[in-house]
Amino acid sequence: MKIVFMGTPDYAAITLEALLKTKHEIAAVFAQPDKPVGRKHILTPPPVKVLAYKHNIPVYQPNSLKTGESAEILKKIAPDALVVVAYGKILPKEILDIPKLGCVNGHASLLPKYRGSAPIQYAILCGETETGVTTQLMDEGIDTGDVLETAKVAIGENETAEELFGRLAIISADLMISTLEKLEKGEVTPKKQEGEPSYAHIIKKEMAVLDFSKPATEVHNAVRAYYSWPCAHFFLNGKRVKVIKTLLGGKTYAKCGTVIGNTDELVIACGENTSIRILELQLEGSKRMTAKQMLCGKPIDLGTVIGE
RNA sequence: CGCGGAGUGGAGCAGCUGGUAGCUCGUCGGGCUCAUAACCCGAAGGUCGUUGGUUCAAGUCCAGCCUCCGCAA
Repeated sequence: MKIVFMGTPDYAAITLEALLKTKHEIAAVFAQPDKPVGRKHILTPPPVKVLAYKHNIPVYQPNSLKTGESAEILKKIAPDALVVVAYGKILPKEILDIPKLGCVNGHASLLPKYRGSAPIQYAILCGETETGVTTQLMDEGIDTGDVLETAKVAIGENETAEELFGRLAIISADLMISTLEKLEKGEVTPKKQEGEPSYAHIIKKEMAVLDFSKPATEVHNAVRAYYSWPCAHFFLNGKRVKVIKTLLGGKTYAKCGTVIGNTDELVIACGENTSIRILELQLEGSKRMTAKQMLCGKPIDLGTVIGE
């Protein structure tokens, strides 16, 4: 069938790539406008656009879908379905109504949990041991549409958001293809979302500052959830120290934030008598390294309290 | 030309105001020990990113270039 794809980052590009291998016709692609990226502020096209270009698919990058222009374009194309994955823009009703079979969105959570823009990070942040992907028939709300199919995925104890992103992207792509096939044949019936909804609001950098007064589990979840962006961190002597990799440590009675291990690992006391083992980190201006390497060059005394 | 940090023995870092390099870890050898990843003694290993300049003399000052990284986006 004729499809218009909407998406922006790598996560979406994986679904697009999978779709390109099917018999469906990708008539057009919508992606966010190019953005200045990197130290030189070089205007960079999003991954979905790059992929579309490779396959000579027309790409549209409107700043807004609400001006009517995009609706005009879509009406001319007259797609059977719209596939939306991590696009980053809200589709107005005018557009939602265009495709015959509707607009199918791939969302990286088991809806209605973690509606919104950062479902993967929130699932980890909240210590979930299981999450998944959902295909839904979009309506005007944010991720409130009827569910078509779902796939569950277990979250590893030490898995980072980045790793989970990678896994879910593939699973999401497979699920989308399956859903489209069933939708085309009329083999799926949309179901209302069941359960208590929750929201995964956009992640902001300030959220990634570690709070060692919280239990180690929460600190560990934050480290995993915020990797690789914005990356959990704390400040030491006014310098930002990014925390890359941690493990839960043993029991301690030291005050929260106290350095209680400084040889092979940087061990810090957390709330409720727990501790966190920092295995890998990154200082401003240098590459990521193991805590051991860092401590060789920049020793931190036992008893130092982070955040003071 | 958005702001800033950095390139020094295998790794991570010192090296202030210029006179041929030091620390922690690692490696190798030896010792202690029932034993050890712990401790003690010793050893190896560096054209100090690159090019040019200033100087009697440069890791250390100046200029260009390459590479890496933080912020920002």
